[in-house]
Amino acid sequence: YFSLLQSIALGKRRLGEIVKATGISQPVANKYSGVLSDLDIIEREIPVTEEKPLKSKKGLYRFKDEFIQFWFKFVFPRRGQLEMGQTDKALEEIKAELPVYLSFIYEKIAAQIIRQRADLFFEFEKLGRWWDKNQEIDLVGLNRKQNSLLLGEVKWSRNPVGVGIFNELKRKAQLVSWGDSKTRVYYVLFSRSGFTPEMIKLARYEKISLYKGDRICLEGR
DNA sequence: TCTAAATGCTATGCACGCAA
DNA sequence: TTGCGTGCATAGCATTTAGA
Repeated sequence: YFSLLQSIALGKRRLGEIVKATGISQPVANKYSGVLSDLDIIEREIPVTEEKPLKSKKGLYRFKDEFIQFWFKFVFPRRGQLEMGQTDKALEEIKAELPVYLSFIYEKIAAQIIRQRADLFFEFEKLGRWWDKNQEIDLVGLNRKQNSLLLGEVKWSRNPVGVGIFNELKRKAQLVSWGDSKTRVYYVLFSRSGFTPEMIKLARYEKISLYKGDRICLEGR
């Protein structure tokens, strides 16, 4: 169980990758991941557009419990270091890796914010992420009855988000085979460091919702 | 020493994607 | 459309481990 959790913490999220990294057999890895899911320690994430989530081959395992994730990602690999009292060195290393870790946490927070403020968009049947082999979209919400789709990008960067990120999101949106020509599409951008003036101007024109940190700075309606 | 739980293996089946 | 490879889930059984 430890090696499985550690491999997920190191970014091995597909069952096949976990099997390769840990050396445990695939049925065992599957069984363990089921147990850990039942315990609410990890969860299997599926692209929101998947019609049959239980049968999906695109599932990715991730930690559900952030505290355990932090421990396996940062503390467990440095047990020796910490036991020898090299806490400053360990802290420096952890600080260096923290931005990548926080970007995942920020994605989760962004999803929570969107869920809480569904009144600004539509009632979500599903809200999560979407990905295929090479592309991913951080936030995807949908409602079949209302024929509505929400697409969002979440950026934990020191630089303000510019028009390029939005254009890239629009390009990836073409790859999400969901809805039809009448589908109402909502765009949302989350940024730690705000947005460029060009992006704010475009957001006003195209009715894109913008969030700086956890606060809305432009309502896209 | 016995028993139950945990762990690990093989075999098998299903669904999906892709190429012919 | 079909066949094949890949990824995943499950069943069933054997072995190991821990506790009484």
